[in-house]
Amino acid sequence: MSKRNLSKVQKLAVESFGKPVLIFAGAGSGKTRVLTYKIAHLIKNNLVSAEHILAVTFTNKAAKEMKERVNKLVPEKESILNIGTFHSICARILRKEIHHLGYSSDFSIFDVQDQKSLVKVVIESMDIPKNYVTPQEVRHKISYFKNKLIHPDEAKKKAHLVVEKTYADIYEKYQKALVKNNAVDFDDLLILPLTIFENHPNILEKYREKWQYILVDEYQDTNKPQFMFVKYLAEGHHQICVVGDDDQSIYGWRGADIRNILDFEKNFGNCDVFKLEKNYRSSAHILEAASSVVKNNKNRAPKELIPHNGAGEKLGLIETNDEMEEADAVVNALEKEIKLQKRNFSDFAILYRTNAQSRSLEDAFRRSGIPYNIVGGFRFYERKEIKDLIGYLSLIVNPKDTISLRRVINFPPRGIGMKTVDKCVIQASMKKTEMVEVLSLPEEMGIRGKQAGSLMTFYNIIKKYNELLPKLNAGELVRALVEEAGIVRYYRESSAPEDQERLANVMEFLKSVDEFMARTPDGGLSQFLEEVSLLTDLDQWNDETNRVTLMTLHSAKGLEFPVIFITGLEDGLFPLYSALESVEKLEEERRLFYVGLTRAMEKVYLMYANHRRRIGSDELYGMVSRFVYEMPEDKLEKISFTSALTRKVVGGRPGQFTKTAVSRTVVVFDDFRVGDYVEHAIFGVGKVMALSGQGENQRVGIVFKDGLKKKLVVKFANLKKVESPED
DNA sequence: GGGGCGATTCTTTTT
DNA sequence: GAATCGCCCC
Repeated sequence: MSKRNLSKVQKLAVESFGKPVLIFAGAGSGKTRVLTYKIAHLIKNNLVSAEHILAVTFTNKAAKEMKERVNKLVPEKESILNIGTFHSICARILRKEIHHLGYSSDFSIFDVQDQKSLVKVVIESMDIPKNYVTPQEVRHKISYFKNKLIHPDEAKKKAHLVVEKTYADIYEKYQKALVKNNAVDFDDLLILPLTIFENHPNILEKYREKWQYILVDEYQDTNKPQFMFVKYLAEGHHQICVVGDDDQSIYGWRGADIRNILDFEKNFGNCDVFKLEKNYRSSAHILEAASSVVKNNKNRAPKELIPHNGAGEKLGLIETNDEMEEADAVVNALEKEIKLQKRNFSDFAILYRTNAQSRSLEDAFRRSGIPYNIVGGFRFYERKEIKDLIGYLSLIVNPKDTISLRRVINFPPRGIGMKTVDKCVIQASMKKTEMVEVLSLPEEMGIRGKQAGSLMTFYNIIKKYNELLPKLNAGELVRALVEEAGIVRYYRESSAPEDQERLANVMEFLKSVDEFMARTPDGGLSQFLEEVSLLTDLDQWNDETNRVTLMTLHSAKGLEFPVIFITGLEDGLFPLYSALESVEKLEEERRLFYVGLTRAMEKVYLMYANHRRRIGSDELYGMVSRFVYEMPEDKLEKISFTSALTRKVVGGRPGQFTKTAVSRTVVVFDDFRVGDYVEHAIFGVGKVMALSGQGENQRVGIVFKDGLKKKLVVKFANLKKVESPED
């Protein structure tokens, strides 16, 4: 392994051994490089053997990248390395050990939707006044308790107000219901291993033996359960290395505690501390702007980012009237970058604070024909049709999962409504059996006729596939199931237009099962379900394709792009109103802005709109974000944008408005032919009459519609191709 | 008892 | 703009 491409301090961090290691790694300072080289260093020098190393990340994407990069340094070791997210590693532990807690290893993993459904069922069983609390807020509370490691008993003790008591009561019942359903929620994935470690020291010992060196990425984002997990494992040998940047802590609302990194030495004892302060990613102007913003935070470890690259361009600041114009301005600036700097679509990321903001941007991109990719928002695996399918599969694997049962018992519609389901619930609790079991005896509940038949049919399907589980592989089973349950037929016969898309998604899902089977030939259905429930949109995101990326600032963490647009820089949106109430929240917003800025390698565009419509009602923002004023003025360059919308009206008769035909952006210079119709921002639509020169120097002779003749350099003219001038 | 359709109510960020 | 809720009709 060559360490030549490491800086001095990077090298020291890589080689430090025998003490806990804390690495403060500023944005773009080569954090992943240090981590991967460190793993390679441990292996190559026989300090720790590969199978005894555990590396933990927050996202699957980060884990995947780390695996690939370690693999390049020590090729043959990839398969025995333990690199994964907190959630996936904990899930793996639970599959092996959860029987100690009274669950079976076929447990379901409940996502946010499932949690809400379960909370709802629990509330309904509890004699709580209607609408006193919503499942939504209760779910939130429960998650809050869990992130702080507050057990139901403790929550009950601490509760003073009546509402708080109600929350705590529901929490307690919810947790019992999870056990009954043989299900865990996302938070449990992290918490239950701790419980096992606490109750079974021999198991903890086993894992300490197994993982003798622990590396944690993005340590500033760990919450209490994650911290405890790491602490339990590292205690004893203290062979631990954490990397993080307190300035990039943006998950406080999820329980992340910045003190975990600031108090590392206190928790793990005498350690080596390294500060990676040299930034290899961004140009100096961007870094200075970012630094002067984050310096306004009080709660941070003092540090600098030292630019390695040149000054670069100033940050562009663009004001627009509303969100639609903002989207046009983004497209406009992006097209200019493509033409002048010869950039690819994949060089750009458009960032925003809330997912809802993607809509207007998406519209603008679609109109201008620029290929784009949206990360986040509604996820594939959260779509109704996919959740339904997963519901069937979960129920087949884990027949105790009543949330899935409720979800699919009447899908496709077979005439089983709430009343019938209620009867089954009552019957099951009276007979003290599982809910699935009572379905086969409808007459005992006084259910006859159509309903009775439907229950039997449903029961037989679940039973049959449950028995087929060991005999069929996941792919075969799912295919047979969608046919037999009538899912495919239901969508195929539906006349609703959205159902055709749903059918396509179901097919897509089948493909993903096949892919899984190809990857893990001996993988079972429950392993597939686990993988699926821990996948996120970012993991699907493919940076190979040449598309512009649209995503939230949160999703952008850990990524880099040559050009970054940060949109919606208005007080109330970014920072959000709700963040203005406390210093901590405002500082987190500021860090989020810092994260956004430091994603950029070469150019940043900052956008704000004077008006912005919110859902339905016309709520308006108006003030420029305070963060804009926290940057030195001499790093900013105001770029004026006048809406092209009003000028896009071409052709037709005077006084009459007609639309331009669908236009497409010119990407390559030699993209024009004689006879093409083009659109110019000022001169309007014209016809190409002559061509001269090549590549960057290409010129076009154009006759515009009112007879105006112009010879233009393509590079500067900002021309758009138009299919044909419509009347 | 079930299904369909209009009214109402939310939206921060995610494993 | 979507997702849930509640009402009303079959």
